[in-house]
Amino acid sequence: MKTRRGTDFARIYHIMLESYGPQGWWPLLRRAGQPGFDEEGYHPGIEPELHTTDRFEIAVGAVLTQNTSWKNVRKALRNLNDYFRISGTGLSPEAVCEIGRESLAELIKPSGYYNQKAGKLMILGSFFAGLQGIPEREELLNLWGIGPETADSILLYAFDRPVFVIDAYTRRIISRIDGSDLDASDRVYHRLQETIQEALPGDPLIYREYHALLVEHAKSRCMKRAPICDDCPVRSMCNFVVQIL
DNA sequence: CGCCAGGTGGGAT
DNA sequence: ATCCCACATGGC
Repeated sequence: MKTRRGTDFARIYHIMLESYGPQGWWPLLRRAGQPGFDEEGYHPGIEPELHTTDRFEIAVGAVLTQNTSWKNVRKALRNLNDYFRISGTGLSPEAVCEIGRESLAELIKPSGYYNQKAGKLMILGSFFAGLQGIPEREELLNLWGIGPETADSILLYAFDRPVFVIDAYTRRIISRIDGSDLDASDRVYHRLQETIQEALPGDPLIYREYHALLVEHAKSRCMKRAPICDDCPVRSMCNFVVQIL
């Protein structure tokens, strides 16, 4: 429940960066295969200049990945990009508004919750179609289907705002490291976000990398069915390791 | 097989 | 304020 003070978030970041290397988030499927981008759209080591279409693709991906694996989201994004490329418009807010909820649902089916998410994407498209400049966090939160994590992902990865994204992986890893029990409430979200933001410089590039590193650490090691604590880069700082010794 | 993934909103207590 | 549930596909 309570984050133990004293957990060294800056040190964890540096250790994970050293151990796993730059992650190249947020993946941009539309630019996959271009110089600096791998086949899945990751761009480790380079910070691409974002175009308007990239920002929208990131926002769409942020909605589609709600409680859903990126593997499934990638299929849905591929469908969207392919469909709108062939139709000539490319994936744009206007195109998403005009295609119709049914067709949209069909395209994003692999990402799950496709009826709900089709509705969310139409609202998102309508918002982006009228958007000028950078959205306020409150504006995003007022959209049906956008909660704190989705809003912060959009702000951080699409608009370079220095906000740290708290996701399920982050909560669970931090819970293990500092021996706390962080739930999914808005209050804990805010508290953990503030704590981490105070521990690190307000640099969007660092916040992006850190979040991506935590996800990598979770997927490859900490949140596997049987956690791999052998040779864990943060083993010496982790309360969970101590418990199972 | 069963479990769960880069959450959110709505409704009941 | 806090729980409980619906939403849904595909990978492991």
